[in-house]
Amino acid sequence: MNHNLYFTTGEFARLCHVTKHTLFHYDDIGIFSPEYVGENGYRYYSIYQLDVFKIITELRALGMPLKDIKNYLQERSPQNLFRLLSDENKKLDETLRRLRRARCFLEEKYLETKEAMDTANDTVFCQRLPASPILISLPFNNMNEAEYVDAFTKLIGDSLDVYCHSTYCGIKTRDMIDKDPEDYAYYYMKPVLTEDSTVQDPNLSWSERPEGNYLVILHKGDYSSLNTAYASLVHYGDVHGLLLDEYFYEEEVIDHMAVKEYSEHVTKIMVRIL
Amino acid sequence: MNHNLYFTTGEFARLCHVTKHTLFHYDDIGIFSPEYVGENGYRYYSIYQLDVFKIITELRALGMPLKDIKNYLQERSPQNLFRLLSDENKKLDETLRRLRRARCFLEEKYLETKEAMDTANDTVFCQRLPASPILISLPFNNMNEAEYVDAFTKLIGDSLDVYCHSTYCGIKTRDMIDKDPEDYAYYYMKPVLTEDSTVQDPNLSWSERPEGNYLVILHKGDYSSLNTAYASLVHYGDVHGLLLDEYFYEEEVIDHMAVKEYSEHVTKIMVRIL
DNA sequence: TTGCTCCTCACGTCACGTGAGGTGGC
DNA sequence: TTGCTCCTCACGTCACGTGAGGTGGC
Repeated sequence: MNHNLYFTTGEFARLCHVTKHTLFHYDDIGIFSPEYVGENGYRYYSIYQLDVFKIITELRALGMPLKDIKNYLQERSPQNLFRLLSDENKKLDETLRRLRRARCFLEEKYLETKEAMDTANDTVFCQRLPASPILISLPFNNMNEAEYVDAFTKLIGDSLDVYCHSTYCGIKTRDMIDKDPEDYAYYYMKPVLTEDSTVQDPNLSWSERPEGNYLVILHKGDYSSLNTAYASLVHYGDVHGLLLDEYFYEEEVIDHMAVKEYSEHVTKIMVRIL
Repeated sequence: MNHNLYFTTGEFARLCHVTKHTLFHYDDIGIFSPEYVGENGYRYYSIYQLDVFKIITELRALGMPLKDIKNYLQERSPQNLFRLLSDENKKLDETLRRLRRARCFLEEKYLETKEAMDTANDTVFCQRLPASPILISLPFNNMNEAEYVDAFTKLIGDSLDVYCHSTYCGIKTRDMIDKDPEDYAYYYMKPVLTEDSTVQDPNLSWSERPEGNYLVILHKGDYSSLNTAYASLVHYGDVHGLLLDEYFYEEEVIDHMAVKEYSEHVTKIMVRIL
């Protein structure tokens, strides 16, 4: 045995930037064992084992379980390598897509929260908004509570197939505002938009908050206090002689993600100027 | 209690696309508990708890540990949300960079293996190669074995700071080929090249395999049989009156990642035509 | 001898998964 | 009563991490 070409567990671990216990563990499960074991039980790893260890590290970095790596190494062949590369590539694509959406979520959440923090509450202003696809529930008109719950849970179910923001948003029509402050025409959810925004699943109920100039108000408080904000919007429109769209869009911008109490929630209400 | 607005563990779990045990577990560790617990111990989750559960799911998808999520939810505020978003964004950038490199690794490995499978062994051919950055070891001339091992381990150490392919490559000069078939001028490693290839760390030993037309041979067999392949390359150059570069680059293209035995390895040897 | 390394249990961690065995509501 | 759901242990899994306690080599 040429001592220069062999490393103890500690030396080999340091070389590979892992702990000794990783090597013990790999030895235990039989995925990677030392080339030579001394009579005193000391493990000796050969310098030529480094490339195999590096392969394990690479496959781990791809997220492969050790058991799968072990199986692959036992059955390795160029054909199996092709299959492995192709399988991992597919998984990687999916992971990358998921993480890109996560980044868009973070970005949009940041902008939304920042606007809510930097803008005066309960003050009407005008804002140009781009068109925005939305997932909508069934219309709530003439529903009993069981049907309402079904419509709501269906929207939740749908939203799990798309990457959506965590808040539930609502649409009211103008006549609902006066009649019943708790009444909504629809609930909707906002999908997280990515650069590579894929085709919308046609089995889901898609709609759109149209592009345009909107009257906007940010209101701080729980649900029961929203009617004053709606009233402000309507009043502002009347005073300035603006023709407003039928639909009022309501979105929570400071929600349970940022605060615990409903009383601290900030809701953004938007209505398009026609 | 309005039964319509409450869900049992199973119902709520189905709504959220998780198992009941996830909800039990979240209740155990106190991160997410039912709004109401019956006298018989039955858990009842409110429809209004869905958004909080969705937030937990979102943070989990970002890779946050449950303990951190729990802490955040207890201390949540718009300020803390800003910090969380910015921290997670940084982590996400790093993860995305790592995964993009992983994809390039898969891609290059595929092309390399495919070429080795589709090309006749031990037949000299000409190939245009692009310039390729490489990480090189110290030169091996006049080193004793301990120094050689040090140079080798230093290259391994360096290669862990860069995302490299798993195989070790070697450079021989022309006169080494005749003198000692086991002798190399350097070892080197190939970094995985990405679109957003970052600046090379100047503390590492970088070199380049230059762009140009190369004489290439793919040889199947272990180290000891490589000399015949080198001889073929030299002979081909002589016969065709080609002026060859001083350095011969040797890379394993079918290595321990695809086969177990050294005898099945395929090595690509390249020498530039001047 | 000192200080460092090596070893083998053995239990902990993380986020659940997987039954086992018993109860409750329609 | 049947079939489905609910519950609570309790142990398993995955890839190690973390000591505890003892040995070995320079």
